[in-house]
Amino acid sequence: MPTIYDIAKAAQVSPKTVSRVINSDAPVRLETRQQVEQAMNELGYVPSKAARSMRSNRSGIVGLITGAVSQSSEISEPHGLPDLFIVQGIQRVLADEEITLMIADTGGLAKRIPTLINTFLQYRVEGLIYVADRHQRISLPPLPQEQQMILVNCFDDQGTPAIVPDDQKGQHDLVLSLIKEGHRRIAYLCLHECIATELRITGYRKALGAAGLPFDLGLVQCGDFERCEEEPQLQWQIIQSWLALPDPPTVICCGNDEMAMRIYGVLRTQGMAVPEAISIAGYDNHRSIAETLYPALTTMELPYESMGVAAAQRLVQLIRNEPNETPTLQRIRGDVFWRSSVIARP
Amino acid sequence: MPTIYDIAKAAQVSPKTVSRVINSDAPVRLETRQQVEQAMNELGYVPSKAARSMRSNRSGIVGLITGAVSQSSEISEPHGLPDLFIVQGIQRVLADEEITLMIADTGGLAKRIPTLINTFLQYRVEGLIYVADRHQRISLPPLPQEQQMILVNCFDDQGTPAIVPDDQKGQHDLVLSLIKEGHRRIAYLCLHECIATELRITGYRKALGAAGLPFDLGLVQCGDFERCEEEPQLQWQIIQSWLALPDPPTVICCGNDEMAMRIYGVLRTQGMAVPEAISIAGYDNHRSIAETLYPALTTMELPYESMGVAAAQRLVQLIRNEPNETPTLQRIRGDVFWRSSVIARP
DNA sequence: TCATCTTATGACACCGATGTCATGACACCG
DNA sequence: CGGTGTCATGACATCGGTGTCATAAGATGA
Repeated sequence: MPTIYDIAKAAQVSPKTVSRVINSDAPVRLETRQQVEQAMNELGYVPSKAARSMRSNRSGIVGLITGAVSQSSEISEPHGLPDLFIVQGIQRVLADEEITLMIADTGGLAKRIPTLINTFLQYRVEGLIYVADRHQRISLPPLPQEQQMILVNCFDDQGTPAIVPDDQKGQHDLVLSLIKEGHRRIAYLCLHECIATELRITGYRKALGAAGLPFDLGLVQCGDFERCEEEPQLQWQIIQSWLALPDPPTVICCGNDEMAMRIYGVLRTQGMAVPEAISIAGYDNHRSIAETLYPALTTMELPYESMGVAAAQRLVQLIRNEPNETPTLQRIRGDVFWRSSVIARP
Repeated sequence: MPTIYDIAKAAQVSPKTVSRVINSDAPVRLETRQQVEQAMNELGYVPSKAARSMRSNRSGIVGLITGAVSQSSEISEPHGLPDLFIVQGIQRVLADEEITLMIADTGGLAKRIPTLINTFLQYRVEGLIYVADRHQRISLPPLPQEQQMILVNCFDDQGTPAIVPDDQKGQHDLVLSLIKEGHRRIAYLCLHECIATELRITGYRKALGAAGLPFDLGLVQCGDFERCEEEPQLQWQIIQSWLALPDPPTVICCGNDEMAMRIYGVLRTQGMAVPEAISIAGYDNHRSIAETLYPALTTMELPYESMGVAAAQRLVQLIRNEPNETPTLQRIRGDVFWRSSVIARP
């Protein structure tokens, strides 16, 4: 691979002049510039980032740590929307800023994190991003003073800037939409206990309250049985108990789109049509499910891509030392995606 | 960030001695080593990859180009198994080899590829990997002589080493499994015309031939209507025409798991039970669908992770200049995943 | 006791770019 | 005509490591 010295020799100028042509940071005579450019083309010159970043102390690299890439190979794990979409949003913003993204994967093992961070520090990354596979509280090893860092889909106690989904608002908006379409009895088949579930139940409750509807504890049940053999039976039992109520629900909100997909199967096996017999709503807007299911699934978006965009933008601000007044914990809202699994009620 | 010079000063030795401690490539007196190590810990020393790779001419980086990360944001595109799983396999192998992976994303725009390659060349990557979103023939811009490169899920005419799924063998094995379970009339609702479809139809045909069963052209239909509004109706028409045959199929093979998922919906809407009325098989082993569907879907694995592993291993061989006798085009086989959407026939 | 070898360490150049400063050729102005 | 300013270019040092060679101290052997 040729260097500026090779180019300089070929164009019969000094290396510094070649550098000036590359960076156009000082005037160069037109004729000289053309000679240099010709030499670069002929020799196929590509500048060395290593040499550059050594001199300028700016690597142009941002490091991203995630468990996403290998997470889903664990068959037993409940997998929601792949945090891949977060990476997507991040990529888009960074590409525009001409920043290169290095992605490292924990492979599900948290103990690898320090090693991965160390590798990134060796490359002198200008920023670090940690992406969690679900909304959670985390604790990362300490970093060098000046190292910029941002958390996505998680938060810590050290005041590190963090981007999380607004789960409460999300479930709230979804339930409110259902109410607007005339539903009064709304069942909620939620996920196992976790931060998202807590927030969403609060949102569900507040939406009912805002519409003047009573909160019926019996209509909220955990429908997440970790995909055990009997899951369909257990879910059907819950639904049956709801249907036996004097005032049965007209719609079931599911903890995520995968659960909604399984509920489709359970209901139909029992001869119940979706949405004619009962409406179904999901959560995540996991497109390959929500759009593909027949009928297509009404669901609340888990705004992973927007979260990625927000994270990258904020990190760029931090790197550039631009002032920003964003709170440490930044909640991102999603939209309701209205499809045909929910019908209006009179 | 401290340098070896800072460490050298603190430990009262020369920079070169610090280097020797770091690399253990020459004997250092125990006492001296301890002084140096103490200084490194106290100052929080992290070696600079930029400086290292400049001197050694080895970056320790492999670049990967994919459209995967942002592909699926295009709503209209037919999306099968995300090639993310390929990246997964690659990551795992490279992490073991202490190679850092840089991922760049075309965002679906092929014209960005030369720019991305150029960025990688600036980092002096030791190898390049191009991952396509579906099995296809491609053509990439020329690279510098010595630059190692490998194609995954695609191939070219220049003899670049390539890793592709063995689509023919895959469909062949799936159909053979169905035949073993007693099915004699096997319908195939395939994807639109593409390399994978061609190969799979060949596999389907050969499997029938091997079992002495006739190939009935009428049982092979394209069931991929690009998710237009009328897709369910059109699919139902095809299925109806099959059911009206004097000797109707007992199982339908679908072009991928997503199609199978939609067929579940179509059949059930028409009051047909899966698998009691008719069995269904998919393709891809797209777990979040195949395992989540109720009943779970029998399907042929699209061995993306294995392909990733094979690609990374082969690239490492190329980088290390190890001899290998693998053919340019390496086909990777998957397994049949037998679940409950297919029942045995007497 | 002296030549030879091994061990432990340092001086110095180099990888490929860029920042600083110097220099020579002109143009402009009073 | 001499002083000042701009343009175009080059010499040299520097970023943070590592390869090469030199060197001093101690061990070994004839």
